[in-house]
Amino acid sequence: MSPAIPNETMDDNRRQIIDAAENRYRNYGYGKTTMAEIAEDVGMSAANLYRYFKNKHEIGSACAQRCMAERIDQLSVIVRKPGLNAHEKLRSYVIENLMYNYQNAGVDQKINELVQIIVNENKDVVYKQVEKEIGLLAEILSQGNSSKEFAIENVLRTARSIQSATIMFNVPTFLGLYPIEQFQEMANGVVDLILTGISKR
Amino acid sequence: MSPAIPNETMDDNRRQIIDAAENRYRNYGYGKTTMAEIAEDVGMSAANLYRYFKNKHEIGSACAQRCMAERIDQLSVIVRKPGLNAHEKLRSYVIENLMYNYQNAGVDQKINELVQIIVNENKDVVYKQVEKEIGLLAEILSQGNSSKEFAIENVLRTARSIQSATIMFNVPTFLGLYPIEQFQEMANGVVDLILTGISKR
DNA sequence: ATAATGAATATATTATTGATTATTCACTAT
DNA sequence: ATAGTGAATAATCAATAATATATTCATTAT
Repeated sequence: MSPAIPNETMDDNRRQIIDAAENRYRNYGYGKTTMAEIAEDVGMSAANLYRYFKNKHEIGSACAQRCMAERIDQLSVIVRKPGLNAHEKLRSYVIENLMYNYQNAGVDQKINELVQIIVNENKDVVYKQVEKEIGLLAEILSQGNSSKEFAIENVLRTARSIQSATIMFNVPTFLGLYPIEQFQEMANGVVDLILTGISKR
Repeated sequence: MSPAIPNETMDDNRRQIIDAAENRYRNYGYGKTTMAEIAEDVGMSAANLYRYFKNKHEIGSACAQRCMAERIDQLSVIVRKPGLNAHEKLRSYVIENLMYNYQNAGVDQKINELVQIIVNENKDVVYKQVEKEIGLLAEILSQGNSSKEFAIENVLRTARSIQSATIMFNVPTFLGLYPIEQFQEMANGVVDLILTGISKR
């Protein structure tokens, strides 16, 4: 039987493969990257890649998931940045997200293509990412409750709603529709709305 | 020279053509519908269609725009429905929109394909539709201001923000991601958020 | 003039083929 | 046993040929 816990070499090789793949994807895109090329970059035969990944798609998937995880890390920096109150953090979070996606949509579109492809065949990847984003939003909301800025009863439900309400600034699909300035205005408008609501007080 | 105001026959023929086209689109999709088929359905030659529309794309565009206009009409029924207060109207508006799009995304996907195609080459169609939706939302907000339910300073800006915040329930792209019940929950959550906000009062 | 057409041409779609690439497998080295 | 390979096969992609469709135009009918 195979070992319950894969050994270090296994993990290291997998990482190397993802590194090589990501580098290729960035330069030539997912579709134009061959197994043989990845194998050569990492110094093994194409056949041997299959000892580490089930197929080409799994390499792309691993790469996409790692990129998405890195993005969560970037966002969590905002969430934990000292000297910002919860209002500011929420705005920062949404705007930063927008800027990141706008950048990526233009400059670094090759990785976007990858994420798009992976996501289309594997919804679970989206679900996981969304859950993590909701987790970060929930952190901000909890902080706001602690500091008495907010008075939120159901933090998780509210975090989910905010995630839904800001989806437009989170998804590359829309980002071609308007110039960035307009998106910033829209994002700020939505944040204002979330913070204050519309009912008379 | 051609008459400044096209005569009745012109308009009637155009309408008939759009009718025939829509029927074909619904059954076979935009791509599989030929000019010859539309022409036959309406009892004329393919060549003659060009007296009424510049090209195939223009027929599709006219059809898509008519469908979108019909949808605005449906939504405006809610906005003007008596016996609902502004809170209820806003919720109704968002949920109705969601249900309509969910239906369409599944059942009647052929027309969606059409809208998608048209929209891809002509962003103006989207802009116009969005402006109309914002107009309806602004109506609801104004009613809420009159009835003292809301206290909104900038109605138009707020309407724009609500439009952005509810885009997820408005765009077929997302609607495959979750079952309808979950979307309803999400939509209600977002409406709650918009109505009450999160800042302590 | 205006409405309409059939036939001619330009454009786009689909089917076919050949070439490339992914994946498997029998086998070798450690 | 585990890591690896080259060669065989299966799946996919890209180029081309064949077909179908969109569009134009010269001409006819009203």
